[in-house]
Amino acid sequence: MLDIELIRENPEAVKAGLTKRGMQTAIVEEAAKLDVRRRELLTEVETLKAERNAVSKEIGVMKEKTDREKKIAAMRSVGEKIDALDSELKEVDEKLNGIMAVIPNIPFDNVPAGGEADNQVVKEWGEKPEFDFEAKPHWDLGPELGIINFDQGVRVTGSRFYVLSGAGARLQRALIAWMLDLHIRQGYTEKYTPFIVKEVTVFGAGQLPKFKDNLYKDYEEDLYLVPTAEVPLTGLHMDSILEADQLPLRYTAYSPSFRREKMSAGRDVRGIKRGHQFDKVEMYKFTVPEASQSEFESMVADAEATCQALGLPYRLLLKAAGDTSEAAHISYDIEIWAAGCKEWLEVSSISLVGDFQARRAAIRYRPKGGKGTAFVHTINGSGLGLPRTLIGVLENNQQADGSIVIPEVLKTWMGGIDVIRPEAG
RNA sequence: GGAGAGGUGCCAGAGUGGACGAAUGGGGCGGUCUCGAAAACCGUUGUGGUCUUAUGGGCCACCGAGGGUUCGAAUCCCUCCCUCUCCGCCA
Repeated sequence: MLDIELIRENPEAVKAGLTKRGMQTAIVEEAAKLDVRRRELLTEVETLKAERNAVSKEIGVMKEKTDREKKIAAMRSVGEKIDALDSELKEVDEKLNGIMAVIPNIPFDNVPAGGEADNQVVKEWGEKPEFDFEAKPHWDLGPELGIINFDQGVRVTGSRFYVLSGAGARLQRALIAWMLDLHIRQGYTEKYTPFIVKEVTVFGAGQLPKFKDNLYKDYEEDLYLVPTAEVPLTGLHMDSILEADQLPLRYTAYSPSFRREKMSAGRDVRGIKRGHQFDKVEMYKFTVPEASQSEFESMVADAEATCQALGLPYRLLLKAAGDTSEAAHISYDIEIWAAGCKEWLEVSSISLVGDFQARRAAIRYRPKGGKGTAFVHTINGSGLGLPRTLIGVLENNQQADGSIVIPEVLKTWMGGIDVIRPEAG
């Protein structure tokens, strides 16, 4: 959520941000109008309330009956006016909040304008593996090794579900454990959070209202399955005021992510690249505004280090405004090269959110030496999405006989397995 | 799931219709005292909104959440949420 004052004082900047994302700007005017109306109503209704408060106090100490009755009658009609204005105010408030909830964050100046096609590759790391045989995609490798079973996923649940088996399941678990340990060494505190959350929690992270159709919801309890650990992590400090010396808070969390993927029906249906349920290790930071840029950069480096340690060739993309998430000022994507399906796969998206989520979720802090409170800045990034990382590991480390060499860093968790062979499944 | 108790400021805890944004104690902050500290004493100490010729002030709102009654609600009524204790049941 943007600061309404920004719309009041610099609507052009807000419009420019929307334009950069390829959006219409009419809602800015609408918000500005509602804001003016809101304050008119406030002034009016608060004057009446002040009057009522003052007279009610008098009534409390009055002895004379007739006067007293007169004042009570007068206040009764003031009360009616207040009720009418209050309900109009409520309407205006709701409209304004509705609009404010869909105005995205303003992209930084260095974010390229445009959509997905305008994303800029800013860095490439590692060599794409060369094979002297035809590299197989994971949807062939997995079933052949007996470590990915698509049929069973469909049998149990439906399309876009799969089952990992034996060394495959273990490999994913190894990746999760290793990544968490890595992030702990990088200075993050591990969190285990609920995977089912309240609506306000989803709203706070900025996933609602926009992604309503992409979320799984328990209508009986009014709860949502998390689409990413970013949601519960943002929620950890909802409605609270942190002390400046507590910051920065750096968290890492493993969680499954549940997405209905209604918006990408028919896309990426093959393999495990895009499922309704996938695991992820997330990084998240709460910082003071002055530190958010450097904390953002170090998070990008932390995510890159994960790919590097696994020996996965990757490229770093600066996302264009239209492809940057609503909540973010700026985002980088990390895409790893998958040698079998021969494509770049997004395994991480790191976003500097500024105070956008903090304002929605009411996460504040007391600036040192300063007065009052201010909103914290938040930064989030995947410490890699699991299925796609798994794809990279499988496809890039395959050998002519169809076996997979386990990356060195994961061996501790693989119980002595250093090569996955068909019989290991 | 059943029965009961309760949710008030940073914490503890009072307040059952009017002078209560809220007693009292603790903590924090500032000060006096001191070579310094402790103790003691004095002062101060919430958040948000809005208005304002404004480094200050006015007003409004907030005592779990949302409604209602009333001239007036922390206080009365309704609904919901949460916590604790006991019983039952299932991981």
